[in-house]
Amino acid sequence: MKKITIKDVAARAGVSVSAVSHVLNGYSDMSATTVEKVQTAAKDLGYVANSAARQLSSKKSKTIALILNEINVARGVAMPLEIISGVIDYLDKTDYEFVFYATNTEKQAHKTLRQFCDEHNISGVIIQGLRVTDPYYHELEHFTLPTVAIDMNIRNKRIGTVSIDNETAAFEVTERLQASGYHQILFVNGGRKAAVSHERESGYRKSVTKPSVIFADFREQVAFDLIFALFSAEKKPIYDAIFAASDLMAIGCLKALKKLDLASQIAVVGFDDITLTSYFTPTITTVHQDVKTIAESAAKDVIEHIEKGIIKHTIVGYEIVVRESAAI
Amino acid sequence: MKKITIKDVAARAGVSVSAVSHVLNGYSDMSATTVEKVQTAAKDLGYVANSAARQLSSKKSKTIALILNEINVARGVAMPLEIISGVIDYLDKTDYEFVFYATNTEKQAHKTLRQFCDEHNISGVIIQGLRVTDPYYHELEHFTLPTVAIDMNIRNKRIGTVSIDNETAAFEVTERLQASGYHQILFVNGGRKAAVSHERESGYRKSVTKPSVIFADFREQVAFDLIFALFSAEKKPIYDAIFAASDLMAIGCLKALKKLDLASQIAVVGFDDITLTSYFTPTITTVHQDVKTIAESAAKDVIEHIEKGIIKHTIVGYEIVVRESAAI
DNA sequence: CTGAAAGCGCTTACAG
DNA sequence: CTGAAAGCGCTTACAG
Repeated sequence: MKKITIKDVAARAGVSVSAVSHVLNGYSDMSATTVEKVQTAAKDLGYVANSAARQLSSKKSKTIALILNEINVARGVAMPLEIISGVIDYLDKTDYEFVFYATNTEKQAHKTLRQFCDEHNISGVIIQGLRVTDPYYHELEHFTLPTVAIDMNIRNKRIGTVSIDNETAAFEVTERLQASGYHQILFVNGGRKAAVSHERESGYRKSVTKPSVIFADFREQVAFDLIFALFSAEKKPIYDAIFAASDLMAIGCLKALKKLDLASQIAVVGFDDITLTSYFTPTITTVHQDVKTIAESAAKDVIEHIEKGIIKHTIVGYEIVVRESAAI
Repeated sequence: MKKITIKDVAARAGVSVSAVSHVLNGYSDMSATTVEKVQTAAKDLGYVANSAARQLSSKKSKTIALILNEINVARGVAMPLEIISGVIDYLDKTDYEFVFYATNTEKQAHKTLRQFCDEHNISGVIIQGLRVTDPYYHELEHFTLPTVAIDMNIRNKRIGTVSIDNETAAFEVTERLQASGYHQILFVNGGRKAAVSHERESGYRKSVTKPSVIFADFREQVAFDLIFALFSAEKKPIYDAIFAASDLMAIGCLKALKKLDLASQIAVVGFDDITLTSYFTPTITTVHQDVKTIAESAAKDVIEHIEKGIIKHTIVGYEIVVRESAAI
């Protein structure tokens, strides 16, 4: 089964290769008969242009790279998948191609972002999951290709961003906890390598007078251990509520509290609204962010950057979802 | 920031373009000094070969396409993500490129698999999630490119396959239920469009004498409704156990049973071992399949097909994980 | 409105 | 061991 090329189409239509190219790329100055002949020939043959050849010959490629860092750190967190499908769904409506690239710290050391983009003729990138210590994070500070970063803050005016307003969301959660009578709120943060952690903590700090922050590395088990140790200590902690920077850590906290039979006394709030939150017992009060919308906005924004040079900083709405773990 | 090409490397190294190409592609018949010069020049310039050009000029491309159908049907099911990272992890150790393509019934109607592969110079494909009614499913019956299908049965000797032994696993679960004293087992199947459902049901049927099968379309809510209706009917059903063909449906069943306060009396077993199973109350007894291993095997097998012409039908091990919902 | 021709950045026989 | 040249399948000025 030989691949069929533009020459085959030209031969069957009885026109030149350039005529075929013109027609298929929608140039308007073609006679109706030529258009007709080319289109039926292409259809009969099931012709599809070879993308490598098209990229090579054409100056401007039309491909957006979605670059996700460390996609499989935590089981049960489907965020990468939602980003992927959000971006794909948006790009499907355009004539941009989608390319997916999963990276990690090691790969970043082998090949720069720039190199990757040159290699694959990338015209725009959407990137997520970088920690401030990652090589690409630094590279982005001087990066010139149209780029949109999800959930990240880059010191580079030319990088677009999309995320919810993490600080305000965290502030609002903390305020509502206090309005509901909780005044000793422990903040369980992940770590400060992720921009979002920093912002969430900052929102919390803006609301309370005497902040207490501990770090659980975004891991359920670490959160469990920390909370279990804290609440089983001889000197009981004063906290009446826990606000965790991620749902998985909130689950860790709740498991510890359940084991100590304290789950009904301490309010727990998570962040992200992963699927688990509504299946866990108790169901978990959390901040819902619509990842699909975030991803689609990112796709929309890179294309706008590419085509119109507009750099956007998009804030997507969030929603506090009240469930059993905290009535706020 | 101009892209740097092979010419730039040649110029800087003071050799011809072909010499650069030879060195960078590891041809052995180059003088040590040339190799040296080329390598430092390439390194200094941060040169990476343009993949489009490479693909065009070279006969054989080295890219594997992972094609996933309907990736975002069910929240909480991270299987597509595990397949993606399994395939990527394996390919990273080879010199094959990874290309990801998410499809659905509509896209399949617009562009054939063959067209997609020609367009992108694909040398091998890994495919998952097709239903027997999908256009690509039919196309695969006469497909000639090296292909490995995950969890699918294609009537085409040339298509490799990877999956667990679904029939045996289902048989074993049913046997163990009976050995544990459950003799009225209801099988909640998804639908027969997926090969796995068919096999799982068949394993169940091999074990029981009087099979009872209902269909819940792989959906939690449908399973819930069905079970709730069944067990709240005037005439109580005789079932003492439910075996669902997917964990999500098992959860739907358990939610219905919990609502009717029957969860402790009826054993429930799921299938797949998604993350939710260990967080739900009760935790769910299920058949664990190691998706990562399945994905890696698929990658390994396509490459073996491409390079040695060997077509494999790989069976990956499964494990019955006993949790609270059924002590078997 | 249409075609011949150059060129995109590589790889690969082929000479030497 | 090394280089000149053809060619991969397209697109895009450029003539006409």
